[in-house]
Amino acid sequence: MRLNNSYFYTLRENPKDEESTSGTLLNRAGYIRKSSSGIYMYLPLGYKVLTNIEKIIREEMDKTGSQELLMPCLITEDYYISSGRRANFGSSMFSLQDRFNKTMVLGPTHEELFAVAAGMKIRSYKDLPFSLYQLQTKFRDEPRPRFGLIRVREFIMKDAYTFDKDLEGLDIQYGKVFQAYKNIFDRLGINYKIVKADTGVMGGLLSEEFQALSDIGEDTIVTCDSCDFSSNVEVAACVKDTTVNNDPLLEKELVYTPNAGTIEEVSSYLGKKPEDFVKTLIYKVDDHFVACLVKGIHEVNEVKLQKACGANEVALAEPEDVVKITNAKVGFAGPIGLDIPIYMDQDIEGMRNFIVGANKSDYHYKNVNLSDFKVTQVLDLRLIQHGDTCPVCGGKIHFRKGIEIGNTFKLGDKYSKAMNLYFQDSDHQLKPVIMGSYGIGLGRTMAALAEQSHDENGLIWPVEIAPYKVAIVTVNSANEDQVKITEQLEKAFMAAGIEPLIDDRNERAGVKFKDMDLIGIPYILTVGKLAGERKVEFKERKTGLRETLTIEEAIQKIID
RNA sequence: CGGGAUGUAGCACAGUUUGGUAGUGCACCUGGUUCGGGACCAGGGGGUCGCAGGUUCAAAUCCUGUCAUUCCGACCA
Repeated sequence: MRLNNSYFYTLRENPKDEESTSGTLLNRAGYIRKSSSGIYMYLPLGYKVLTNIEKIIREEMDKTGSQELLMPCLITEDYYISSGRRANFGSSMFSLQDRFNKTMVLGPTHEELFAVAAGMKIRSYKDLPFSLYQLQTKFRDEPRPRFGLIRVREFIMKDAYTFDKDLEGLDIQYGKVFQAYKNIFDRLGINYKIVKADTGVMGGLLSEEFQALSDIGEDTIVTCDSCDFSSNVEVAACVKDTTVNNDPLLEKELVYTPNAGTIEEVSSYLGKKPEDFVKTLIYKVDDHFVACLVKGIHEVNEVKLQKACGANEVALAEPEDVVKITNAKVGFAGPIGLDIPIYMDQDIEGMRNFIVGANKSDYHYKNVNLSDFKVTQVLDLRLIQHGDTCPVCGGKIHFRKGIEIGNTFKLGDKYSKAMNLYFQDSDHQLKPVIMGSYGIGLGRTMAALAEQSHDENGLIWPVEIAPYKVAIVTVNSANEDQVKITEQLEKAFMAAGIEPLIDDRNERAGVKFKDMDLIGIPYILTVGKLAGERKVEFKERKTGLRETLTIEEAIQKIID
């Protein structure tokens, strides 16, 4: 590939509408351009990287025995209505009418269609197991696209689906894909963690996420400093605080706390510490209200609450609702005399003589004890915190930020039942097919790599996915020796199956060096003033290491 | 969806407060000098100032609306 007379350009300044490092660098280096909010063009270099990532994914998926196919993007809404997910996706699904006024959607994910396709083949247990995958564009009308390729509205996903007759079969296929994912991300050179996660809208039995570690990650993942425990913060179990409090039980007492609605305000007003408080939060779960009690220093984990209630949707109640339920301003809710279900975090069980809101504006109760109110359920309800005890080994919990680049789900029979995907088992019974679903976001993966691998001069790609493994900078395209050696190098690399990027533009040397650094080609050969001696300069982008080599040495070094 | 910001040449921006000939840097074109880490000099081309109304003798500038982009929050397989 020669740059002279090619579609190649870089930007000298950062684009104003990109915030993240990866978004900025990928734009400046000419890999991608925004076409509209959350929608990107992949320019030639970007498309090369994307293709290289795809190649690795295909190789690893094919090894699991999965078969590639291609589904449409444009799908009739009916499938999502059948599965019950039309409502779940809501306005994040792009929707349009065809000429007969039938509603079509742009697929946000493809469980439904794959279930339909599977159903065309599956009759008996003898038709199972099998596995399918595709690389296809997905559409999600995100409320707030951001961070370049990381949260977008149109993106390419590798999605795979497995079909089995029972959970044992699912475990086997799940294990294969899981291993393939590890191979893929290892080969890509990404620094990642695998964490347990909430199944969310997907539903099912188990969800695990592949999280690329990055400060701009939108997910919080928890890890342990002494074992290999890792989890998405939303599902991390908390260890019950077993500290024994032997203070004598006191009688509850109403105290006047004017305008002190927050824990900080009340604690400074009463001269108490936040850990002496129990917070009462009113939540709306589906169509009714519940109260959640957690210690003053803790936060409610909404996923845990959702599971405890068996609810679809959980959100903090609106202030008007809180006023109606507690008969008090927001900030003075408490469990005493409240007649909605009360869910209490397990850590509160060890507390004595604590402080709660009085359900009366400007008042709290102090010296409250468990016997003063009734709870519906005591459970692990809080969000794990930095420094907490590891639920596995008792070590200390640390927080990190991650970009979700892959996700695996054991779906079970959720979609098969909804989409009427049954098979006849050897015992003559009709049973739902057991499904698994697995995704990798390609653009995200590319962006995560860019986030993890760059320096002040630009991108630094791992060899296997760089758009070109080697760049040849011909310093002066008018110099015969240099031109001759460039051609010789090109021929040698092509013969070895390595297409070099040749910068033969009529630019000053500095411009070419800067550009090659910016676009992150792993190895750069400079054909310049030593061309007469048949020598070139070799440079490794990652380390900055340079050495002068003969042409033969240079070729050998790159090919190896 | 709530709150804020921005929209002026291909890119990044100034000009808007206080209405009066459309500016700067980079990029681009011509000529010259230079030529291994984003060169220099001289000359030049390129803009319905996001869009639509309104006020005014006169609008990039003031008013109204609208669209787009973006940040914080809510939401998010």
